[in-house]
Amino acid sequence: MYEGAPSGGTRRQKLVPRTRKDVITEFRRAEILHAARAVFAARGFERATTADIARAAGIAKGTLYLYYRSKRDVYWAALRHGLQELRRETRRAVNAAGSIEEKIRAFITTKVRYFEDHREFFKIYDEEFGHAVARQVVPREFEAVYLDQVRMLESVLQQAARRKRVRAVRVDAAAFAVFDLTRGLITQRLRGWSKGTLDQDVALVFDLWWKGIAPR
Amino acid sequence: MYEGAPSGGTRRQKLVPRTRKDVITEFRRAEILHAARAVFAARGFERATTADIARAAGIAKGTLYLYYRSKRDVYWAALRHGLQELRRETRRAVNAAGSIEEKIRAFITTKVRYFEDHREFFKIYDEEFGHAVARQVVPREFEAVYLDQVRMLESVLQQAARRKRVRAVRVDAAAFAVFDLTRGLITQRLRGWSKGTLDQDVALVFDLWWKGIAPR
Amino acid sequence: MYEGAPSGGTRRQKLVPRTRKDVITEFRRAEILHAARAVFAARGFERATTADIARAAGIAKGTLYLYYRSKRDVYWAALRHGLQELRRETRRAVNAAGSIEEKIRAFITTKVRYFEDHREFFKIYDEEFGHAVARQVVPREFEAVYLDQVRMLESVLQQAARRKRVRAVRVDAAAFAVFDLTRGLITQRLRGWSKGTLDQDVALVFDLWWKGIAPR
Amino acid sequence: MYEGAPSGGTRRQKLVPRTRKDVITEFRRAEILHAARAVFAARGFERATTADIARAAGIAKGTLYLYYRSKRDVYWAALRHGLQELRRETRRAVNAAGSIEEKIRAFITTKVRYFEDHREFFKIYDEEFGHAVARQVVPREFEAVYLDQVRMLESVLQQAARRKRVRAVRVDAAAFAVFDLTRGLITQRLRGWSKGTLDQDVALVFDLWWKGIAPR
DNA sequence: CATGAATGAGAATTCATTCAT
DNA sequence: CATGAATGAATTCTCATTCAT
Repeated sequence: MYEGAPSGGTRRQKLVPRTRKDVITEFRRAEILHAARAVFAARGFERATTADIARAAGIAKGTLYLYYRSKRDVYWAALRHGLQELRRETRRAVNAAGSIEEKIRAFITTKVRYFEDHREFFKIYDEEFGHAVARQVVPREFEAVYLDQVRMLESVLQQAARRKRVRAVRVDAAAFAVFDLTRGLITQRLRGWSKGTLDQDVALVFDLWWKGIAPR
Repeated sequence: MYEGAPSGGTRRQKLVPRTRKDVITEFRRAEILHAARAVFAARGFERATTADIARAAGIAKGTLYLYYRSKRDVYWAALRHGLQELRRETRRAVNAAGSIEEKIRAFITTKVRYFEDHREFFKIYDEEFGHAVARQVVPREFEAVYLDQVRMLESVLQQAARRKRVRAVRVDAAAFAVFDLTRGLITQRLRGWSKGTLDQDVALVFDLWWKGIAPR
Repeated sequence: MYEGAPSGGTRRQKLVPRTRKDVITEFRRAEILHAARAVFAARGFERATTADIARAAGIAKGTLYLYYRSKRDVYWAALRHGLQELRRETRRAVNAAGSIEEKIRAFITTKVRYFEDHREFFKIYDEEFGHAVARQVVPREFEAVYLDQVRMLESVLQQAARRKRVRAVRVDAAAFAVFDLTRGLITQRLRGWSKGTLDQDVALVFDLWWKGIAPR
Repeated sequence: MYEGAPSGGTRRQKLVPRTRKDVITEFRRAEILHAARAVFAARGFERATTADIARAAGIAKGTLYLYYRSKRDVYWAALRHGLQELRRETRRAVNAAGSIEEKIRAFITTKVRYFEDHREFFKIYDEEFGHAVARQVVPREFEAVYLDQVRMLESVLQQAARRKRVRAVRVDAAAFAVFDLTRGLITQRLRGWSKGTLDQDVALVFDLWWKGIAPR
C-alpha cells in the first residue's frame, strides 16, 4: 500500500513527524501519479509503457520502481488517487447543498465537472468500471468506492422519503438511476454529443429524473 | 469484409448457391468468433493472445490467419457480430410491441436479456463503448451502431410526443436516459448487485423514467 | 534427382518408351520450372513462397510436392535447367564459329544475349555464383558448371596458342578474363549502365581483351 | 544514421568531447557490426536470425534493438561500414602510387587484399551487388559507392589518355574492365581456384589488361 | 538515491510441408 | 493425381523489470 487512507495519514503525522525524505518521497509519488494518469488515459493500461510514464514524469525508468512495485501498482495508485479526489469533492458539494433537489443536482454537476476537468481520468475510471464487471482481479476496494457513491445518494433519498418529498419508490433504484444518468451524461459530453452548457444538461437530466416523462 | 450483411447474403444465396467450402468456411469463422468472444471477454483485447483464441477454438494458431487477417480483425468481427445480433433482436422486440410504454419496456428488457444470455459479450461491448470516448481509432461504423440505438428510441418518443403521450421534453435527452438507465441496469445485474427478477428490475427502471420520483 | 541428364534421358527413351504419364509429368515439371524461375528471380529464394510459385504455375500448392521434394529442390532444378540451356547454346555458338576471334566473340555474345532474353534467370545465376564462394552447401555440380565454361574457353585458347595466334600467356588466366569481362558486361547492360548496342559492347570488350593477348 | 562520416566525427570531437556513454555506445555498435558481418556472410541476410547475431555478439536479443532499429538496419550498417573502409583503403593506395601502371595495380591489389583479409565481407558485398541488378530497393547510396570505384579508375585513365600512355579506347570501358577483372580475381582466389601468390595473380590480370590498352 | 543499459520472456504473424478428401 | 485447409515451428521485435555504476 503506497498511499495510506487520508485519515490514517493524518493521525500518523502527529506521532511521527515527516522527515525531509518523506516529503520528497511523497512529492515524487505525486509527480509520477500525475504523469501516469495522463499516459494511461492516452494509451490505456496495456499500451502505455513504463518508458512513457517515466518520460512524462521526467525521471528514469528505474526510478519508477523505487516508488512503485510494478506498472500495475502505478495504475492502481493513479486510479485510487482520482477516486478519492472525486469522492471528496462530491461529498463536499452534496453536504454544502441545502434541499434534496440541490443535493442531487450538486452530485451530478460535481461529477460531470470533475471529469470535464480531468478528461484523461474518465478513461481510466470508466475502463476500470467496465472491467470490474465479473472480473475478479479488481480489488473489492474499488467496487466499494463505486458503491459508496450510490450509498451517498441513497442516504440523501432516505431523508427525502421520510419527509415525503419523493414518491414511495425504492431508494436504491432511484440512487442507481442518478448514478447511471450521470455517467451517461459525462459520456455524451466528453464525446461531443451534447452542445448544451453544463447547467442546461444537468437540468435536463435532473428534471427528467425528478418528474419522469409522463404527462401529469 | 468477412460477414456480409444478412439481407445481401440471403439474396446472393439464390443466385450463387453456397458451395461446400463456403459452408465450412462460415462454420469455422463462427467457431472462431465464438471462441474469440469468450477469450476477449475474459482477458480484454490486449491480454488475450492469438494462442488463447486458437486453443479455445480448437485450432492451430496459423489456422486463425486463414480466416482473419489479424488479431484486431477477429476482435472487430466478434464485436460487429454481437452488435448486429443485438440490434436485430432489439428492433424486432420494439416493433412487435404496441403502446409506447411497451416499446420502451421491450427495448430495456431485450437488451438486458441479451447481455444476460451473452455475458462475455457485454465486456467487449462495454469496453469498446468506453474506449470510444475521445478515441479516434474506433471506426465511425461502431459509433454509428451505438447512436443507432438512441435513434430508435427517439423515433418512438417522437410519435409519443405528437400524440401528447409524454411531457414536452427533449426527446434526445429522454432517449439517452433510457439508454443510460438500461446500461446501468445491465451492469448492476451482471455484477450481482440486484436480487430482483428481470421484470421487476425493468419495471423499476421504466417506472422511474416514466413517472419521475417527485410526488404528484 | 528429378531431371536426368539429357543424354541419359535420350538413351533410356529407346529402351523404355515414355508412357502418357511420363509426358504429363515432364510437362508439369517444365511448367513449374518456368514459373519458379520468374518467381525466384523476382523475389529471391527466401522471399519467394511456395504459394507464389504454385499460383504462377497455375497449380495448387500441394501439387508442387508431387513433382519436387521441397522448395529448395525446385530452386536447384530451375537453376540446373537454365545452366544447361545456357551451356548448350554457348557450346553450339562457339562450335559453329570459325576463327578463334569469332569463337570468343560468339561466347561473349551468346551469354550476354541469353541473359538479356532471360533477365530473371541472371538474378538466380549470379546470386548462386556469389553464394558459391566459400559456401559448402552448393553442390559440387554447380561449381563444375561454372568451371566448365572456363574450360571451354581454355580449349579454344589452347588451340590458338599452338597456332601462335596469341601471346605466350597463361591460358587459364586469359579464359577467366573472358569469363569475368563477360559477366561484368552483362551486369552493366542489365543495370542500364550501357547505352551501346549489344554488338558495340561486345566489340569493346573483345577488342580490349584481344589486344591484351595478341602477339606483337 | 548510426555512423557519422569520419571527417564529421573528427571535427565534432573537438567541440563536444565524447562522453563515456558515447564511447560505450560506439564500442557496442562496433561489436555488433563485427558479429553481424560474420553471421550475414555465413548465412545470408534472410537466413541469418537476430538470435544468431546477438549470440555472436555476446549480447541478448533485445540489446540489439538498443543499437539498431531492425535487422535490416544492422545489415545496412555492416555493408556501409565495409564499403567505406574499402573505399578509403583503395583511395589511399591509388593516390600513393606514382605511375598510371602502379595506380591500377594498387587498385587491384588493395581490393583483392582487402577481401582476402575480410573474406566474410565479400559475401555481403557481392550478394548486394548481385541484388542491385534490377532491384529498386537498394538505396541509391550503394549503387553510388560501386560506381564511385569505376569513376576513380576513369579519372586515372583520363590522365593517362591525355599523356598518350594508353590507346584511344573508351575510358569507361577500360575502367569497367579493371573493375570486372578484379572482381573475378577475388572470386577465383577466395574459391581456391588459384594457386599463385597475390602478386603473381595481380600481375597476370594487370598485364593482360595493360597490353590490351597500351598504345602500339 | 537515481540511472538507463541489459535482459529475455513472450507476442503476432508467416510459410514450408502434410494429408484427408 | 490434385487439392488447399491445417499445422506449428520459427522469426522479428517489444517491454516490464533488474542491477551495476
